Amino acid sequence: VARVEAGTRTAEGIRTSAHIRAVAADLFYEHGYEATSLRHIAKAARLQVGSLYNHIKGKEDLLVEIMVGIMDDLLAAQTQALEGVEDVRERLKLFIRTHIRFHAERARDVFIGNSELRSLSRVKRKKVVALRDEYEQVLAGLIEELARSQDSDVLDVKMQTFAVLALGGHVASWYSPQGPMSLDDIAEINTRIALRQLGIDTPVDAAEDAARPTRSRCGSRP
Amino acid sequence: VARVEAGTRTAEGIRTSAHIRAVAADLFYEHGYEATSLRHIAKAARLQVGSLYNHIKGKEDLLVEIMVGIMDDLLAAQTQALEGVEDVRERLKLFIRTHIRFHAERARDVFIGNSELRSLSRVKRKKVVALRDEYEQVLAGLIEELARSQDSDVLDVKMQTFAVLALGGHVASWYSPQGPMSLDDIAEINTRIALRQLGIDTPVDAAEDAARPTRSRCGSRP
Amino acid sequence: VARVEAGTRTAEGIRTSAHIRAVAADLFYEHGYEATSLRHIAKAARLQVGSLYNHIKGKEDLLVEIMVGIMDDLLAAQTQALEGVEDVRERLKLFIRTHIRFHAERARDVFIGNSELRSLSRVKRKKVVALRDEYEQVLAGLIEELARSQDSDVLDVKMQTFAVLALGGHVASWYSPQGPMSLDDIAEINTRIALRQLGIDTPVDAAEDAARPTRSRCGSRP
Amino acid sequence: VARVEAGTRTAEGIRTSAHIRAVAADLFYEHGYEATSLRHIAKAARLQVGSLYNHIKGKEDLLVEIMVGIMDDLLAAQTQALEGVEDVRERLKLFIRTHIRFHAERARDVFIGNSELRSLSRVKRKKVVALRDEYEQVLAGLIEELARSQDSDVLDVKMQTFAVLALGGHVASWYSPQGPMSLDDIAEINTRIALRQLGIDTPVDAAEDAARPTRSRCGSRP
DNA sequence: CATGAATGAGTCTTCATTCAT
DNA sequence: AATGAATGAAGACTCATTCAT
Repeated sequence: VARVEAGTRTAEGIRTSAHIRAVAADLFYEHGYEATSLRHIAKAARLQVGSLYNHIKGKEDLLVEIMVGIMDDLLAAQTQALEGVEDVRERLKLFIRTHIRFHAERARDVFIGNSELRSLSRVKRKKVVALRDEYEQVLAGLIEELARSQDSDVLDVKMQTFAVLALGGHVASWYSPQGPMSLDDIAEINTRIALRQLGIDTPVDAAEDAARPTRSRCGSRP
Repeated sequence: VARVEAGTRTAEGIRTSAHIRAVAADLFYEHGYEATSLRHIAKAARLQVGSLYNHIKGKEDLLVEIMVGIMDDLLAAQTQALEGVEDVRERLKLFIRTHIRFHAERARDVFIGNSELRSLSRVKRKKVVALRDEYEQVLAGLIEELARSQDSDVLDVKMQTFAVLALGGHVASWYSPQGPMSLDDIAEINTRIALRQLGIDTPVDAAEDAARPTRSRCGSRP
Repeated sequence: VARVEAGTRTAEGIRTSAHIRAVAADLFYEHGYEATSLRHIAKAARLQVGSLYNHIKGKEDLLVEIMVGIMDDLLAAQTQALEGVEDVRERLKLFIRTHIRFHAERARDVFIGNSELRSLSRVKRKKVVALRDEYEQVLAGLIEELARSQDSDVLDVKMQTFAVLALGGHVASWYSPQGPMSLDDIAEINTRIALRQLGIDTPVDAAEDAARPTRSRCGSRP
Repeated sequence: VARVEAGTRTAEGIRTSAHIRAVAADLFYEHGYEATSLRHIAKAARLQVGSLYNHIKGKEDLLVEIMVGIMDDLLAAQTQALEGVEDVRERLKLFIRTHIRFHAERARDVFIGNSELRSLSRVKRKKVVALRDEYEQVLAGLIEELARSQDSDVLDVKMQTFAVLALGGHVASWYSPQGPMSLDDIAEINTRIALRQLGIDTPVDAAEDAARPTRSRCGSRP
């Protein structure tokens, strides 16, 4: 029989590891990293505290893994969304829409990523921040390209890059699948809000009709 | 008989209390509420840990006082800013500008107010949230009024109220007095960004020239 | 004007000191010496903690004063009760009756005296114990005298001395002025119980009729 | 699925738990519950303070466990002692003798049980008091039965029940195995003292001769 | 892998006492 | 006398981590 090296290799083990990360993300989201103890996590994972250490290197490690996972997924989503599209305005629209959708769908993880950076030690924080910068550069590049194009009305590349990115976190902060507005509609409205900031006011596709109410239909804030 | 609660009465004592709150806000901002121990606070305030309790009821109390203080100041600033102005569009512009300026100038406190709500117990959180709702209602009222006015182009009252509010927190997240752009310019640009979202695109006053660069001059994110 | 020495001399001051002792005794009785903080005492006395030190030397001092006060009063009560009586059996009856009555009437103080001896430091404990021994010797002397008299039926002087003394603490532990049985009746019954132990079974005086029920009428235990 | 609470399962662990309880009982007896810190207990148990929490839920829990343990044992001892005996007077004698012996042999625990009830919170106190009431009812039932029987001379059921129970605590307060009188003799004398109170004066069994000295041979009070 | 147990540093809070005002 | 403030030690309890079984 092949000797199983230290670490998580068996199917069961991988499942347990993923379960721990999922449970930890829930708790980090709800109470914050500092306020969440390994005891909480262990109890939620139906394990003893000591057993956690068969799957993680430590508490901080858990946080890093969650954060890196988010950024990997987000970058992959954008790469896939923009694939094959050339026009800047179209690329921007797609990027923003993907950005909004991702932030709504993975609100929990996104929130952790935004709020718990400071809980990481210098070294580990750098690692995560690098991924975020990489993502930011993609958007900044698009806006810069837009600014250089004809008929554009960009005010400030960096500041507006920030503003668009912030919109994602903002939507994440109140979106709920149980809310009265569909994810599609939310994505469209907010994409349009973002594009407006950038001086682009294209009526957006099919969602047009649904996206014009004056009274709000978005979920209530928690 | 004047029933005097144990507390702070001497001039010296009042100064110490304020000092403790200031020092605590610094630490809460930098490391977060949970990660900040009373030891840290006491050391920063050049006091013994036990001495803190001559001025505060407990750690949570400190956080509440800071949060309530922010909202009190913010509400007061808006009341003063809008005083005597009647036109909706003008009121909106003033509100947003004040909102942005306040969030930039008191970034530290604003950040605490946004990120540490969850660290409060139910009862105390309610108290603070009530103040925030009150503030939100003022803006929502203005946007609603705008929506009802002629030539307006409001997409969704609630969602756009959120979006404007979020812009404040966003500016607060990167603004630095040492940054290359003046607070005035930042306020003007972002006010314009916010108004654009609402369908109002008035060239803004005197800051016009300064506010048109394409390359960013805002401070780098921390 | 005569210069007032350090310590409590003024009428107001003496009243405050007595008030503090009374309030402290209440709290020591209810929660125990260790569980009672000077903060509790100060609040109950409507004073600030620091102000207590104008009247007491410290927390332990408060306890000693209460304890010594009890023993002084108890010894004085017995001296007065036995004054002029010669017959041993009569003296015993009077002593026991006084013992019981005192323990019922001053149950609170008696309880403190019995239960908080261990809270005193060696030196102060000795001081209080000496007073208690003195009291015990009076009773032991009476029982010894009884043992030497004709027709007596004493089993063991020391042990029965203890037993009689214990009866006092015991009555103190449940007596309540609001209880259904009068203090007179309680004193008579328990005096008779005590005398019986010593082999003396004299029908006791006037209270005779009241003292013969089979169903209890004593107060319920707390 | 067997839901296993965190707790003690290994043989080693059970021994440690018992050791902690024993050590705690010693300290509670000597210094009182409030005056005994977990530091003391941990040091006496040769453990770190934190390690205690692998075996107890908290300090109060320790006290409750000790108290419940005593009452369980006492009730069991009486059940066994009275088993198969029918005559009231005989049952009373056995009950009282068992009561006295138990209180002498387990003086330490009994003292804790009597003096630290007030240190418990409402809920936990109720739990313990219920056990004590159950025990008291057994004795009260016997005395009541005695009162209804012929040639009996009971003065007051409730009061005399108390008096007998108090005798146990009293013996516990001075008994020492190193004292000059054997436990058997002490039990016999005090059983007789108690029975006398109830109007029963049977010369008691074999211990008769040993039990008739006039000068005390019991241990000195601490 | 899972677990119970141990560790030692850490948490917030309360304590009795002192002292300038 | 009274008070607000400071102090330093101690209180019970929780923490992340380690390790033998």
